[in-house]
Amino acid sequence: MGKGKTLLTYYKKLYKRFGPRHWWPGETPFEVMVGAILTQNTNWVNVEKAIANLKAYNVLSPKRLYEIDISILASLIRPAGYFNIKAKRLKAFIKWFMESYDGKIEKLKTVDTATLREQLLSIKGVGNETADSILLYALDKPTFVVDAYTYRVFSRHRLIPEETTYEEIKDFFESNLKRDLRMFNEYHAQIVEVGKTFCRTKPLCDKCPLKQFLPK
DNA sequence: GACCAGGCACATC
DNA sequence: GATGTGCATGGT
Repeated sequence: MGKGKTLLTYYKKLYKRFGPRHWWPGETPFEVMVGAILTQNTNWVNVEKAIANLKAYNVLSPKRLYEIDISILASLIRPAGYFNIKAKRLKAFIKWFMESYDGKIEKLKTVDTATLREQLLSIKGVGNETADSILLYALDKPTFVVDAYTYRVFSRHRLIPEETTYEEIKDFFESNLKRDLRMFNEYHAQIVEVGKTFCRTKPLCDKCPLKQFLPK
């Protein structure tokens, strides 16, 4: 079976098992971008608490976050963990967003994906996964998001080598699948779901929907 | 109490 | 280039 067909088979299997995941869980594109930074190496439940604080203090907007004192910001996002470093990262992101794009999503969307990705990566605190999450889930750019689960699931299935890089995994998906926004969005969410449920550090493969594809 | 979570930057060799 | 480390809360 070709790799493209294999990846599509996996996708269909996951979708059938888990159904649509409705990602990203954010009310607005801006909230999605903020969430992408807050969720770095952090459970989403904790991120929700931090976002709730930002809403409660009415500061979840580009302008308010641009103006807010960084120590106050840190205290509001405390539940998300790493709150000092994340406050700094959020500030760096917001500074770029405000000073280059007036804090306007529409302006961001007019820029081509590759250029935008480079700009995002140049911000201290925005790495590969955060950049791609923002591109895909906030800006509707068809780019494949790779994360720890993607690596864990697909290396366990021997579809990617154990020694690999973010870019190589991303390219594996993008060059073997049709560049489809809706599917890229859903596929990553499905991978997270199967990873969380069946492919943690201790593999729980016996009930995994992808069990039949596991190499012997 | 240990372990983990939808990373990232930076120090050191 | 590769390996190690700090960052931190809250759920299981």
